[in-house]
Amino acid sequence: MSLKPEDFFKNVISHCKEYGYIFQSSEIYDGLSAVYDYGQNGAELKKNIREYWWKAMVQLHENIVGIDASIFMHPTTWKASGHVDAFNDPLIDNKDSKKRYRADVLIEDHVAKIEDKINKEVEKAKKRFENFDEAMFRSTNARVVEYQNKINDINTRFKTAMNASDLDAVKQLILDCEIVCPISGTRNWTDVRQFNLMFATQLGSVSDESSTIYLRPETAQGIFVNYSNVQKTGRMKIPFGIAQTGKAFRNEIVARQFIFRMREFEQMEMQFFVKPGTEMEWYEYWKKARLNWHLSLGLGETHYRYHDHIKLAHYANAACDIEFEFPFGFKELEGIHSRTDFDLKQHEEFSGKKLQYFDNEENRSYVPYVVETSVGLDRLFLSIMSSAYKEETLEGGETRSVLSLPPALAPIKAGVFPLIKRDGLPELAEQIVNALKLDHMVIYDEKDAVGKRYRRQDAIGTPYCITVDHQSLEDQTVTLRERDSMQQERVKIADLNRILDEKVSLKSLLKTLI
RNA sequence: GCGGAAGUAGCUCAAUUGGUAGAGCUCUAGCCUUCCAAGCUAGAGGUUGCGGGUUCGAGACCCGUCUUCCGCUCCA
Repeated sequence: MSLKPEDFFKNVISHCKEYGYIFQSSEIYDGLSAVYDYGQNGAELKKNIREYWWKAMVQLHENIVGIDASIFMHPTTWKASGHVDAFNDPLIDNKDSKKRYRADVLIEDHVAKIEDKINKEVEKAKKRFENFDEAMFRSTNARVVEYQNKINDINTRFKTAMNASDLDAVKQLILDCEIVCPISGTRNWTDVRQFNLMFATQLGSVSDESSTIYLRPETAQGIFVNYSNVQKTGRMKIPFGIAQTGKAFRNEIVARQFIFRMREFEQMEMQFFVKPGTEMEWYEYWKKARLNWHLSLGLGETHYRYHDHIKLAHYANAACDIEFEFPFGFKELEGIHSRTDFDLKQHEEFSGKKLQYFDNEENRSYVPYVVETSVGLDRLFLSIMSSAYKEETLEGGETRSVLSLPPALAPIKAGVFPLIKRDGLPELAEQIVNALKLDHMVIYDEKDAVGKRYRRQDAIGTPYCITVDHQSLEDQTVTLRERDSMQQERVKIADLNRILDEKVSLKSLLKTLI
């Protein structure tokens, strides 16, 4: 394939639209930025991916159960989780350089510069005096004390302003500090604006402060708030997991790269509750288990890599991503985080309810630690789509576009064709469709030459085509044509259901995990 | 959100630089056809992204707006 990566990616996007996988949302109204709809084939593929994940998690693990929590949650949830604070970035633009900055980062950088000055004073003094008492110097040197007071003052003002959501005060602070834009060097700033990454809406008909609720920015909290319910009613014993798939919403500043970063997206998450102190074992276990799951799709081992986080989020004591090589480079596909007891402890504090586990072996209660696996369903969809899509050049110079989807995930498992549209062949083909459709997604097609019908199925990733010819009427056999190799074999009609079961059912994929 | 580029049929693209919006593929109906995008006939599909303006006349020029792509910025 001699295409440049960005051209290849464009072709993937076009293919998704042309064959009913993904449409832009509200396209007839010019679309909505970074929101997409799944079409007739996309919905099937997405559903199959979700089902494979769910079965691999819930059905294959006795100690993992699934739930389906609401998108709306009590507003305090997001205070406890840290999202109200962490997701509220105050932003400011420099009118000359047209660059945008986070106001808090500008102020932090400014504070860091003053700290540098202090450190320089300390270094100088160190060289000058023997028996240097650093603590004493820091608390008595006039210049250092002045700097330190300045820092304290800035930090206090910033904290007060942020707690009061007083954005004008934040701007005033930036002006008072005489902070300049690193690019333009000017102090020509816009007002500070809050950019909340959570979507807010009103619950009930009266809109006041207390009725503001958010669309969840992650699904994990739905699991944490139900921890006790599930643990008790499900008689779950640690270690155990709670799995969930569902939509989450983030008002991204820039959302791009097709369905890679959308404002509305679907997560598939599993929170695994473990005894404190054992979390690193389980973290390593799930790192391996999740990579294995991805590898089972057969997209190629070299497309995946781990990326361990060095800078950890406020809630984690270990974190890594499983990255996938998209047409635009290696990007996060799944996150595996050791979230400690941060979330449950926060919810204990904010709700006043105990979220603990009584360990019979140890005869004590504790707040469990959590190891999270969180994968983006849409990203998974894109990873599968972009590695399945191929433009092949066949012998004779003609090209065919084919989606080499993992057979078990393909929207349509088999196309059933009469070789020609008469002599009773359509009737027999219809009978075959009716016999197969209880177990498998199959379609019937009699339009155009059979070769063309094969190519149509190739383009949407149908792994098998079944063709009824005149011989079929005599000996009840048909040809079975495989998508990737284009090889055909003659099989008995009576064996079709079993063959499809072996080759295209989710069971065939799940078997590889055990 | 900033800067740059683009937007014409489902797809890929034309339209003499301001003068009748067209082709191929796809799609639909029919004919023909014994296994890899064959052929024939007929048909459908468009307020040229949207809204203004200039002009006798705008797909083309100007302004605004929406969307997409590229680069910044952002991505707990």
